[in-house]
Amino acid sequence: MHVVVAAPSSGPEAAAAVDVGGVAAAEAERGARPRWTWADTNLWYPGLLRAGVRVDRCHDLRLAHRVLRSSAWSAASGLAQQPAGAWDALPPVPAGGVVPPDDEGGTLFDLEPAPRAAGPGGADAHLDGPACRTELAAQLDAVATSLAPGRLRLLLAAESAGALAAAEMHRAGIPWDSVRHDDVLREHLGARPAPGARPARMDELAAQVRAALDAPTLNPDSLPDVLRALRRTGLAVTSTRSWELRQVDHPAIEPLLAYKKLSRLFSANGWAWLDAWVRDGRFRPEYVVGGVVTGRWGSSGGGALQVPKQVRDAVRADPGWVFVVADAAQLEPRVLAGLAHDDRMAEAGRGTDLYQGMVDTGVVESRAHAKVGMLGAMYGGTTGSSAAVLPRLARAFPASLALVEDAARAGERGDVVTTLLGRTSPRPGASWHETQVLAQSDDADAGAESKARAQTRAWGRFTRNFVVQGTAAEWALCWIAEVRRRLWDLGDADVPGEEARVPAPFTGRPHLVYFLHDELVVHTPAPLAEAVAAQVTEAAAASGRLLFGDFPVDFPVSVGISRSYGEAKDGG
DNA sequence: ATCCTGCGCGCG
DNA sequence: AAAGCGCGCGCAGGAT
Repeated sequence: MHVVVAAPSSGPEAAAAVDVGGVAAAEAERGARPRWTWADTNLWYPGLLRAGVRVDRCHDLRLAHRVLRSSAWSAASGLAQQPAGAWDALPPVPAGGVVPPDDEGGTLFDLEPAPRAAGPGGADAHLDGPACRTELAAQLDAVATSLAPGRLRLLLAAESAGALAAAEMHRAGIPWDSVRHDDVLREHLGARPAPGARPARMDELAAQVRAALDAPTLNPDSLPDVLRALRRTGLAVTSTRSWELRQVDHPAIEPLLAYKKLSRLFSANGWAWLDAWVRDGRFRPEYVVGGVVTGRWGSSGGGALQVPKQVRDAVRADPGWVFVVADAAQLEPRVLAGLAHDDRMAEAGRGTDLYQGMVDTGVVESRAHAKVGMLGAMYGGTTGSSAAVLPRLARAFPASLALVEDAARAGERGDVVTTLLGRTSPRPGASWHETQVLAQSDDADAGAESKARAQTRAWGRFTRNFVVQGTAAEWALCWIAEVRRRLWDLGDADVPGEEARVPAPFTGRPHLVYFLHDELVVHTPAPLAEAVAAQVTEAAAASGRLLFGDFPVDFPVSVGISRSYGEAKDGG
């Protein structure tokens, strides 16, 4: 059951003296299955991982607090009714935890929540054992008295499992080949320039742009500068967005687009990035669990969730190891089918390609139409070819389309919407309501009205998407939790003749190294790759059953195995 | 000097 | 084919 951890403070001393042996023993005890309950996973788990200890389950009070405070299903609970307090304002703890000053020190970590004096005026008194117990009791009550205890319990378990996985991925890091990355950069940009200078190839392109626009002092990095120069030569552009520039026929455009592309690579993932983020052959992203309103993860530092395709070839497995890259196929429309209990859409997704299934059943003429149409339905698109196929989709899949329409209407009224497991959208802010009121007053001009209308629709698009993206995030959390457990159960494998570069507790074991909304990457000893691929696939099906029970919607995954991430992803 | 905002683009 | 959702980041330029 819950083992409440006395978390005495968020200072370095908290992590210094973890009773590693006690935790390891409790984890190993047959049938014990402790659920470590702590204020913040990042406060405790990094220290345990550094000591080589993996835990199976936890309850992250901070994350659970956030969910339960805002869920419409637990709105009547004491937890939700009380004014904002210490748990609403916990300082962020970095993914690597807090580094202990040294090894000596007493045992601050107890299996029994020892009452601990926080010291006179201790700012972190709210984090001590008794406070954790009080908070846990309030959370369990909020769940038990909620409109759907089973679903909320699953959400909290999944969120906490995600926190464990995120800490583990940070610990393991993404294997990164700096030499290969440098090759990619030199391929595109030429030699590394001196500090502060631009690569020669970018300089050449800049010169071409200046010549073509007859603007010798043009700074290609300055948007106003570029826009002015383009308009001066008579081009009817309103911005410098690539897709708009591509419509235009002028000799300056090609070098300008090429410059922008290289500039992006150079500044976002160039040599400076490599120096800053890759150490000892690993990129260690900091994941922010629940960092997105919809429940998706965010990241901070290094742009972990935006690794461009260009440099993915630098992601290289250790010698004797490979990546298993798994991608959930058309996750969001499948989730929508499950949410809406839409038998016909589930039927279309019975194979491995839901969009192709829509073509095969005669709903739309091409896969591209199916895709753009569904994206439009889920995002609230109103123009172009997306809007053109919408009526056909509405006729074929009335249940799914009605679900997203209802979510949009709720948002337009200023109401909240809720995902399958209970995560609830935020309410629009005060200025949103002000604009609505203003537009309804007698002296409202046309401008105020159209502004209010645009804002109304925008919030409707947000809630429309929230139910789908948010439930997809829940599916993904369950998937991760399943994969994490199954990988551990696979055990380890000898990788002959190679020095272990994978840190404890994952030495010799397949482990997660990357997660991106509907895709995950496992780094595994090569001999276990096929077993990992099978588990990842089965875990996706298991996640579907956790969320949608007997409703027959499939969640196929495409799996690739390779030593290079880029190749595993598009090679197969 | 430092903070903030808008833009554009990378990812899903 | 080209606009609708969610993000993080770097840069330029204005505000402080």
